[in-house]
Amino acid sequence: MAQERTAGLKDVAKAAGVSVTTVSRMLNGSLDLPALTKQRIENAIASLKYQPNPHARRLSRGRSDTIGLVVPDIANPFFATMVAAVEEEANDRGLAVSLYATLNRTGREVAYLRLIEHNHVDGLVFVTNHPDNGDLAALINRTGKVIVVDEDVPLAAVPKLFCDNFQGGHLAGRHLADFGHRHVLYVGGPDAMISTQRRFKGLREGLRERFGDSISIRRYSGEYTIDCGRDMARRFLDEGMPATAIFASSDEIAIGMIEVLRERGISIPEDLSLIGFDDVSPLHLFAPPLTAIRQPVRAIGRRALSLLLETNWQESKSLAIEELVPVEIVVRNSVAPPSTHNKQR
Amino acid sequence: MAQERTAGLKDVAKAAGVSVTTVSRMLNGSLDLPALTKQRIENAIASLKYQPNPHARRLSRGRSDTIGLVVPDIANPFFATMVAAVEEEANDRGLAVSLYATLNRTGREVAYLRLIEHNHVDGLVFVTNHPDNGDLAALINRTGKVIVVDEDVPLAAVPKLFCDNFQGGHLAGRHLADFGHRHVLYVGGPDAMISTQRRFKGLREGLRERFGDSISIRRYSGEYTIDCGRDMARRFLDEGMPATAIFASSDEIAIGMIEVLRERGISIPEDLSLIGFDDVSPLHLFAPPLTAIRQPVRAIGRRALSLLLETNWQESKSLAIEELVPVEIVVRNSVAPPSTHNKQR
DNA sequence: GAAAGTAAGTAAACCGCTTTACTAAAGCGT
DNA sequence: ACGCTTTAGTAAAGCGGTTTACTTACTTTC
Repeated sequence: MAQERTAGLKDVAKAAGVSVTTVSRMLNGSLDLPALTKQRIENAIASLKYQPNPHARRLSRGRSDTIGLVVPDIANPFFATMVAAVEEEANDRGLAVSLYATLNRTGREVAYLRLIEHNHVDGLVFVTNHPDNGDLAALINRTGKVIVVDEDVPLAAVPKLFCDNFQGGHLAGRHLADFGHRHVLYVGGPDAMISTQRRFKGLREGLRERFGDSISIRRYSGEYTIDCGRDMARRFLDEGMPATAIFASSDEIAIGMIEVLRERGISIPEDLSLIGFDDVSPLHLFAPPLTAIRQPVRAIGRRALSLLLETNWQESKSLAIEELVPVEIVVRNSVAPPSTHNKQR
Repeated sequence: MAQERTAGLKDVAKAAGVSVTTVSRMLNGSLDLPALTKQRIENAIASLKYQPNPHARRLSRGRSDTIGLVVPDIANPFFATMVAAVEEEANDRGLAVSLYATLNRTGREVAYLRLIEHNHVDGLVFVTNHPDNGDLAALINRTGKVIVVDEDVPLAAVPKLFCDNFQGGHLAGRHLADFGHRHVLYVGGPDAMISTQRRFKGLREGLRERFGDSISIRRYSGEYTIDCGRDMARRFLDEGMPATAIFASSDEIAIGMIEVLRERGISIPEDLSLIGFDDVSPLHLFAPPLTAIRQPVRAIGRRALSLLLETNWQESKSLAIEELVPVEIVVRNSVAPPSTHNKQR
């Protein structure tokens, strides 16, 4: 436990009988030396157990070899999975990850974005979860080196990576249509979010393709939380169950709804069909196993990092790119034909 | 996007007509100045939007105001929740968090532990998941400033923070006993881990208190994974279901077991009772809702950080402390009296 | 055998902040 | 009017690397 100050470049240089420059340059590959000298230096490094001081290096080089990862809430399984994927990819590339949770507070988002300006981190994978009034976008455009993931920050001119929300909605719509549902409730997150918008459009399209205009879609908006799911389920019941199927726009919303529906004795899928979105929770063990649109969360996380590193931040053309990752439907057992004793509309 | 080099201390000093020392010392509170000078400096800081360069500061101060968090797998909801709690607490204290996933590879664990030696991080919250042959402990003792959480590293002489595993096992045992179970299968993680050991002892104690020696406990050991849960369930079936109740030592094990048991048409709790451990997954929505011992994961995470910061790392007395956090039982619906058509033993 | 290369390094400035040790000037007590 | 304190600062040496520009000795080449 005695803090014997760790060996520095100087010590290595002395031990090897060369200058610091030589060691440093050899280590950084900007100088190649005769085998003998090289050997001496390597021996010195090994015997002194030298490891470069990261702070000094960062100060000198002006970069940190660290990327920042900003997410609303790490405990949420969706973000947790994404964090894991980003960390994994970063690790593979020799980068460290600094983790920041915003808990959806704009103040924190702003603070974390500023990290880039002082080279605290070399770039940011940024996931937000709530509408932006333009401030965030402005800051992002000013700082650069940000990848916006999962949910849009509309005016930000940086690469963006989303799952194919429209396709997801479409798959859900088609699946419900296949079972004969024309009266569907869509429970989304905040209306301003593209995920909510696009999934809705996809859903509508999916139903229309089968039934044309003889469909009715109700739309509730809220947040991507369990609480909100509960509220929406109560509202749905209070309004007399005006649909034969529900498309819940996240695992959390679905979970909250199931809780309440179950309490009230509504059985799925006999009385009501339900389809979810995300599929990162163990939905297959639920009662009933929940059919859902699955987001390839890990792939998104890994891709986010590679986008961050591979983007040419000089060329503005390459910046305003929106990349969509396809989703799939995982059919389980929560969708059945519409119940007949269900009063519609 | 134009990288106009950010203002440094020097610029502030010039603008305020004082020396860098003065500004620095004022900022660090080691000098108090007459209101007028102070004002000038503050104005300069504001108008130049000065923010200290963290790398320079870290190099100079020899610390990083960053703590490292090492966990086996971030995507696992248990660790994800812990990560969230640690991050939150760290943020409250003005510290950054560097996140490292080991995926249970010792090499990585070692690499991350070394981060401390070079002040890369000021301390480490360390969660491992597999037995240690002594190497890890040695390294931990050498580097210091590590808090071992959730699972022990036996020879490490640092503060440790676990949930009260014995108590958890005991609660489970008593609960099963209350329903009349005397023949119980315990499915743990690796035998070498204290979690597995202590939970087993608690279970045994809980059953014994009720039934004395007329009990039989089978014990399977594996890993805390879904896959292992599946395997153990198959083994249990292959062996002819030699118990009326199962105590599964993690959410993952329980999930894996449920999957297989359900496939084979075993119904819980009619045919077989099941009780889990952790309770961070949405077990209440499972079929049936799963009774489980709940770990206060967030509390553990927060406490880990406060231990890290509050420990006096000089006094070796304060180091070898093991702190236990109480757990609770969450009774749902997966335990019932033993089925009669279940062949025991 | 002189000019031009090349191999094998090196000195010193710099990154931006912290901190120790020191000074100049003003106050103030007698 | 002199020494002593206090106030209000400052110069300069780090922290531990990176990097640019340069030197010195040894080969070639013609």
